[in-house]
Amino acid sequence: MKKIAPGPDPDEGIATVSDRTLRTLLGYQMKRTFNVIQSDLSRTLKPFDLRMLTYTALILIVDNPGLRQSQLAEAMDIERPNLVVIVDELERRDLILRDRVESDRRAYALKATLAGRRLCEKAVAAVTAHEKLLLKGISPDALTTAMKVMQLIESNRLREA
Amino acid sequence: MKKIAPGPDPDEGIATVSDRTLRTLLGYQMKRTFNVIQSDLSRTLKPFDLRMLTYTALILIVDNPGLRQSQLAEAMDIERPNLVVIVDELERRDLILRDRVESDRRAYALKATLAGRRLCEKAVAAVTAHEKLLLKGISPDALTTAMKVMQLIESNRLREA
DNA sequence: TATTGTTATACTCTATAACTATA
DNA sequence: TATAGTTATAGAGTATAACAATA
Repeated sequence: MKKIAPGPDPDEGIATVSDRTLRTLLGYQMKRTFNVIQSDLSRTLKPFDLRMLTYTALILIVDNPGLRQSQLAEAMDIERPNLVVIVDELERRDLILRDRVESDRRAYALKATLAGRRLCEKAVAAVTAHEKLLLKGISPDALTTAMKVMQLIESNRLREA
Repeated sequence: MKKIAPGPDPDEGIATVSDRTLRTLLGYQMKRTFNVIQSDLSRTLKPFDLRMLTYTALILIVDNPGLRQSQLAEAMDIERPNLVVIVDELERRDLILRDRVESDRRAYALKATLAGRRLCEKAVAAVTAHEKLLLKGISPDALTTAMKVMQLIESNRLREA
């Protein structure tokens, strides 16, 4: 139980987050934890001039050559218009290319350049090392369970009302 | 393994998110899951004219009468300036009050009004019902483990570099 | 008609510095 | 001098409508 508020007498009573609050605020702990991961990631990626979104996009393009923008947007769970600036930035820095698809000239096949693959490897190594610290004291089993829980929540996503 | 990209021949090969990607992208699954919870929450709270932040603030004030703004900001893991508009909105709608603290006239003691407590109960009921759907198929043990993992990650937060 | 990528735009959330009034 | 709350502001992330080119 987390103590967050002093009672009427600052030196005495301490109010707490109620059990009710903890039970109902599924998003509460999740957001706090995500903030920790996000801010750690931002700091780790700063030397590479990457943010969480550009880092994620770069990894997915490196690992899935030929990916189209609409597929990448879906994989990253963001809207297509918001992906454009991310791909723009990676392309401007010559980390990826937009190749026209011959069979469908509306689409682009995204591919990482050699520079993109190299930066990706370095960034992944740095992030992996950092995450080891964040995951200290957590058993592999517990982590696996947590990942499964998150995947289940995602698969329970409600179809648009 | 998640299929996200068609190979050279759309009808044939399917690329996948590599094991490497899944291992290194701790934030990847977390963000997707958080998006699901967040967007479900937004939809659920719309009838009450609440957002995740105003909802969280309201619950914490209802459950911790006398809370000060700086404590609330810390509990919500947001900066003080960003809390001001949230508290403003709740106060404008007469869901909470800013009571001056006699012993420290710089601070406010936040308290929910009757209307605030009533709206809170209704919103919590709606959210709880929705979350039951999101958590379908997840055992209580697994959920507990997932929550513990998140708390451990949070406690491993690195001090500012 | 429908889809891919794009532009424009608006809204929310976040982060920082500087101010005021109290301590 | 330090702290609680505030203002102003800038930067990210997100969501929607509408467009051109192509299917």
